[in-house]
Amino acid sequence: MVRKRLTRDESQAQTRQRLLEAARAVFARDGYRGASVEAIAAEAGYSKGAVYSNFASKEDILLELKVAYADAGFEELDQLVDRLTASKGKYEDAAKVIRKWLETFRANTEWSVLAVELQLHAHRNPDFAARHGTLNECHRAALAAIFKRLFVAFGKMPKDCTLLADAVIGLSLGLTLESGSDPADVMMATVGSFFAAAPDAKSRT
Amino acid sequence: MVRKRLTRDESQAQTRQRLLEAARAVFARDGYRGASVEAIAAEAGYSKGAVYSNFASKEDILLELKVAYADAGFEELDQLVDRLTASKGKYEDAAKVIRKWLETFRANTEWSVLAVELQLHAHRNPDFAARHGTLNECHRAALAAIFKRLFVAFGKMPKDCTLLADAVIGLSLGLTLESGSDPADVMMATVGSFFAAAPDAKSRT
Amino acid sequence: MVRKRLTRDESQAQTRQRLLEAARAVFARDGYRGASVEAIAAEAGYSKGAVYSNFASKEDILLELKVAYADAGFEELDQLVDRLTASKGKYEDAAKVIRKWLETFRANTEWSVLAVELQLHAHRNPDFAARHGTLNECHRAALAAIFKRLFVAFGKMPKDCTLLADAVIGLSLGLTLESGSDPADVMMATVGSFFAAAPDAKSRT
Amino acid sequence: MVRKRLTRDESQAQTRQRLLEAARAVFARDGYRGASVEAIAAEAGYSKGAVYSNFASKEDILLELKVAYADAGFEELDQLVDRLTASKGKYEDAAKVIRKWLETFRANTEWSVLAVELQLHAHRNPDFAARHGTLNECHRAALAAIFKRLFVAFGKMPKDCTLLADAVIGLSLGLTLESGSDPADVMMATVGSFFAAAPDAKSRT
DNA sequence: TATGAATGAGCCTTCATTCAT
DNA sequence: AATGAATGAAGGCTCATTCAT
Repeated sequence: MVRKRLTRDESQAQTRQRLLEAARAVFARDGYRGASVEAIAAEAGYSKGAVYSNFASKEDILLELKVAYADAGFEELDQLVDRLTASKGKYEDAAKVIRKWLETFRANTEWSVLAVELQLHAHRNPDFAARHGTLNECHRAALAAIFKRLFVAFGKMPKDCTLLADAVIGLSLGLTLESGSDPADVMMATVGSFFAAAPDAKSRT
Repeated sequence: MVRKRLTRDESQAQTRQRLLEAARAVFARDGYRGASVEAIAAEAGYSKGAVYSNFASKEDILLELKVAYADAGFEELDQLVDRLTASKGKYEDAAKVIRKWLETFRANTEWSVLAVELQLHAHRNPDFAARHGTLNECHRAALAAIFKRLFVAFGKMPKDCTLLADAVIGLSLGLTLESGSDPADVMMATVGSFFAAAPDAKSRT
Repeated sequence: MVRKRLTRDESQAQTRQRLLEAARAVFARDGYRGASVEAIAAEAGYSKGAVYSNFASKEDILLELKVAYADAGFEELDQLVDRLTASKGKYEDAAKVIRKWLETFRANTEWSVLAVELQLHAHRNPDFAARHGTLNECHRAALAAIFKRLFVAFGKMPKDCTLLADAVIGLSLGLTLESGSDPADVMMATVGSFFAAAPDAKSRT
Repeated sequence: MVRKRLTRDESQAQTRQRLLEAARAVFARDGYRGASVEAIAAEAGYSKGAVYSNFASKEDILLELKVAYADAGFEELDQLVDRLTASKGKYEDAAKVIRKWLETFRANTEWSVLAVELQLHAHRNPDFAARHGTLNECHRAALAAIFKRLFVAFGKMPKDCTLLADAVIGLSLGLTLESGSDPADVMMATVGSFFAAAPDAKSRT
């Protein structure tokens, strides 16, 4: 194992990555406003200056996190549903698998709180919102498509899953702040209800 | 028209009330951290000093708002459902009425964002959360009971509406931050699905 | 002698005055950029916050100083010239009196350096310059008028003393930075030369 | 056209030169304190590192500029006056020529503002001033000599032109900050007045 | 009670300088 | 020689809070 073998670019990339990780943690812990650049730098083991060598501003860090967050997770769900679609089983079995994914996905509470923080900031800063507005749209559409695929595979003929997608996204944000039942329970119950309430496909005979 | 008819206590109560209204608006607009005591006072037409004559600290204002928030709104829904229960109609008609209430309830966006702010603050300040933890519990239970009553009145036999209550509360928070479909649509679709998915009561024949 | 008998307004006015004095000293000593708000506050015996309770920004302090500076000194010169005009003497005697005034006027080096600092800042910040642009014009015109009156009183018929006024103002700024002869000598020599070079009035007989 | 014909030393000298030019521009534009090493490097098309490879510190650059500034301009004036002295003309004609030189000399505003910056810095940093104090003395003496030569050539017998030299240097600095008449007008009027006021040489007959 | 001047800690950002590459 | 990442010390400004009026 050799040390100090990083090129300059690699080294900077590492610093950047560490800062992002730290920022995620600190933003989640203290909120966007409550998080100080100092704290972020310290959490990453650097000095304040290092942050400004890597990001234009505190808000810029949040933006980067947004992008990173956007790329996270949905890929997996997509593939998961692919597999579930192929395997001929009952919806209940599929639900269990999805639930497991959900738990894993939400295991890292940081990301969830960060998502709230992100939305809150966007809600108050149109400029910020504008800079990445389409990302949310994509997620929404993707999630709706996934649900539709899932429902169809299990014998349903849903008209449109956009409302379900919205509900799930909304719950994902809202339940992070709630202290009631297990978020996974609530979300699965919601998805299950939409499934049950959706019209059957075969009845067309 | 007579002036100066307020006693000392009344006058102070008025000041306090005005400050709370202002705080609600400013917290919702700028967030807890982003809201300055100065801004709150100004919004109410007073100076900073008035705030500190009525509240111990900035956090104390938030606390008061939490209490005020707790008392808001559910009373009405309860009575509404009472009436709907009495009138023999279809669920779809009842849904329309509820939807209308929902729209009114959420019309004041300020309360919604404030609720997020409130939960966020509680999420990070256990002390704050502890002092009012039970309030959420009450709401949750009350809402669950309301839904159960509603469902039963329209021929369903739901086991437990706690998950639905959680979903609705979660959506109420989460959809405030989302920019997808109309929140009322999403929430009504969710309630409707839970309703549709709930087992019928008549099957006892 | 009673202490603490100041009303609130008086007290604030005092603070403001002390801060301005301090700012004048610090700006002159360290330059506008080099002067920190902290240093100004400390020099006045207050905290940073006190500065911002009295001025909107660091630049605002400079602006106030500009105004104060504008009011300083010229009144006196005007009256002085009035007296000189009345007393029938030779120009050389008048020159001695003026020179004395000049020395007093420039005795406080701080004001001189501050004037340079002021002009320099205005030179680079059109906004700042615009906010008080007319002040310089007034001074210039006033000074030109004074010189004209003086020259006429001593038997000259100068066409226009604007150039002399400009020269004196320019020298006032420039000599502050120079380390050559005594500024008063240079300025008096300049005024004297303009006087000598001005056409006589009596030649009309 | 051949490239890469520069030796190491030449290349470095070129970098140094470019940096100095850039520094002159940036110091003039933003002031010594306001100029960042980064900005200077960028203006020259290099990175910060290049600056520190060529200069010990930011102040060192200013020092170098001082030296460069010292060498500029007076040579030319000296020669110009030589020629004017030889040509038998009237003072007025000579004045026109000198004025032209003056305009050219001051055309590059950068140098003028830089001179103010330089003097200001020296005024506050005795060390800096000490290291080059004599330079100003030389200039002053040289300029006085030039004026004397000029006046004598046009029939005057001035006692000492040091005060005029001081006035011109002072005006050169001060008028840069002023926004009144054309600096050249003011300076020529001053020189002209000193000329007119100087005693004639021929009266000795 | 309400005012608002003053405090002082803390925040975001800039920048001269260093140093490994 | 030149680069630019990282440092660390300021600096301008904000703001919750205190307190004399």
